[in-house]
Amino acid sequence: MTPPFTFLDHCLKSGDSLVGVRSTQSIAQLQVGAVTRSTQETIFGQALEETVERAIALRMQLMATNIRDVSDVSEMAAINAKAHDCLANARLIADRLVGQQLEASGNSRTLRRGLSALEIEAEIVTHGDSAARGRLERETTQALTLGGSGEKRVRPFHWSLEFPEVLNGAHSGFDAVIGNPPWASFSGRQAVPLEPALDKYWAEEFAVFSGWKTLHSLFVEQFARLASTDGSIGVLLPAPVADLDGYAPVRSFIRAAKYVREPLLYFGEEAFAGVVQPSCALIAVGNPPPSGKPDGAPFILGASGLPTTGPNESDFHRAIQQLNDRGRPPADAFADPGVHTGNCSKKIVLTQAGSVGEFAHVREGRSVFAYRLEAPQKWLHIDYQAADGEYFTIRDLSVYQGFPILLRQTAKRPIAAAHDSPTHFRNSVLACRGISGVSTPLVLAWLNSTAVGAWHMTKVREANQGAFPQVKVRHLRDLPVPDWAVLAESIGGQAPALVRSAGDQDATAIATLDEAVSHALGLSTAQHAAIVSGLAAMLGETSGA
DNA sequence: GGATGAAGAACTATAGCTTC
DNA sequence: GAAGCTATAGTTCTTCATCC
Repeated sequence: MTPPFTFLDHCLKSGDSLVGVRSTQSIAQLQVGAVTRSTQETIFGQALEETVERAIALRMQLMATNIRDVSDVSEMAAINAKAHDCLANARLIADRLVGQQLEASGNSRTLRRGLSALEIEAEIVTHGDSAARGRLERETTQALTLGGSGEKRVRPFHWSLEFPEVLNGAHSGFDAVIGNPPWASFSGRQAVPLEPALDKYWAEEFAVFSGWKTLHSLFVEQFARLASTDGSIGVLLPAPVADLDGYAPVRSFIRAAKYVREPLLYFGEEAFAGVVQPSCALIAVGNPPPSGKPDGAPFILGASGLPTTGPNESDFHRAIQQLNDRGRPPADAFADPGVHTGNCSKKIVLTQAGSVGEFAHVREGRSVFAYRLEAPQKWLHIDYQAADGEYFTIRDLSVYQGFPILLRQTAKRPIAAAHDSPTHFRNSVLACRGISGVSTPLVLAWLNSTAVGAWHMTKVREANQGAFPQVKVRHLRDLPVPDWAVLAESIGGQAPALVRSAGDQDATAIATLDEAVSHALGLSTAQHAAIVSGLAAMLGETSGA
């Protein structure tokens, strides 16, 4: 005979798990952040302490109950309801505390005033005044309704009241907290709207809400808070959490709270169907190491996702190591001066020149190919007058003409072409001022070289993701430079003709330029061959094609 | 041979933040 | 305040295969 289904109701809960009062002590003292109203034991505080103890006893009784038949399940449901109900007043007052905080929205004077009123109301409600309780419920509902719309009602989840037996006492906390939290950013292209009151609330309550503001960052901090001192956490996160600067507060927080197991498990871009963002697992256990202090340095990711390069793999890695030791280009060699269309893109970038106003050709990233620049396909309304609230940035033509080389921004590796017939370009194009004393064809050979491409794809994690791989200015400034004299000596005279042929997809010319750059970077013939096959593998191409 | 769908390749725009 | 830099649980376009 199949036994009755185990009673799990006391474990299953719902609510806004990132909004709530942190501890029963905070509720008893009406404490919000650093602001505390009740520093002495009040009737409300004493009553809360007693009801929490009663709830703990009931929930312990639940866990000790053996299920033999359906009547046991009914009895457990009654105990569970009793445990829940005895904390009803505490829950209401905790809800009101959160409401006060949302209403005050960072204004400490408003908050203090609200807490003074709540202190009185809490005492009256504790004495069993149903009218006062009704009044408090209405005020709370109103305070928790954001933006004046009933659809945006916050449902605080007070962990210490929902799991009193776990989160009260000297060694409180869960042994393990694991989860795949929702991933959402509150800024950037895929920004999810955020109510200003919640923005302020999370900024006050969470240390991690100071860098790149995301929902998943908040969960990392919440998981760490809910775990006991010896407890562990496991969180599925987007891989950029491991190394982007915006996530430094998250890394700093978790390193100070727990021992982070590195390398993090890396799952690449195919862990979830339909999700392009690469993912990883952050596992942190027990206490931080003795030297554990806030440190926002990148986490080490596990298998990088880079494919192996075959039998000449050691040549490949030695070559990359060698490129690490090369010099870097001048810091001002690269820039991102392109047209910022602001919020007027459809008005200032057109497929045809208009009949009224001044128009000029404008290039986009898609015009740039290795050694080849296509004629611009779009027109820029350069004397467009912005209306109220509109903005954009178009510089003087001379600024755009001052860059002899253009690079495609959306690409897995640097792709550069000479800026012939110079004109305006959008910020999907990056620009190079050239290198002092070096001819443009030699700089093009360097930027388009296999060695630079392989180095870039090895060093820049974003280069390996299918979702919006981008070459960034800081990446270009970090490229290893060849010995220009050696490069000039080997191909200097023929470079202009070779670059022209390379623009026509002449494989021999491309290979000649490529080998010369590797040589000038100090790579051996074997290392160059390894770089060629390695880059082909990383780009998913057939080696030697 | 045209319509439809699947798979793969190629690729942008803009808001927020930092620096000057 | 202007200029420069950076990030984005993706989107659009093209090609190829299959069906009718």
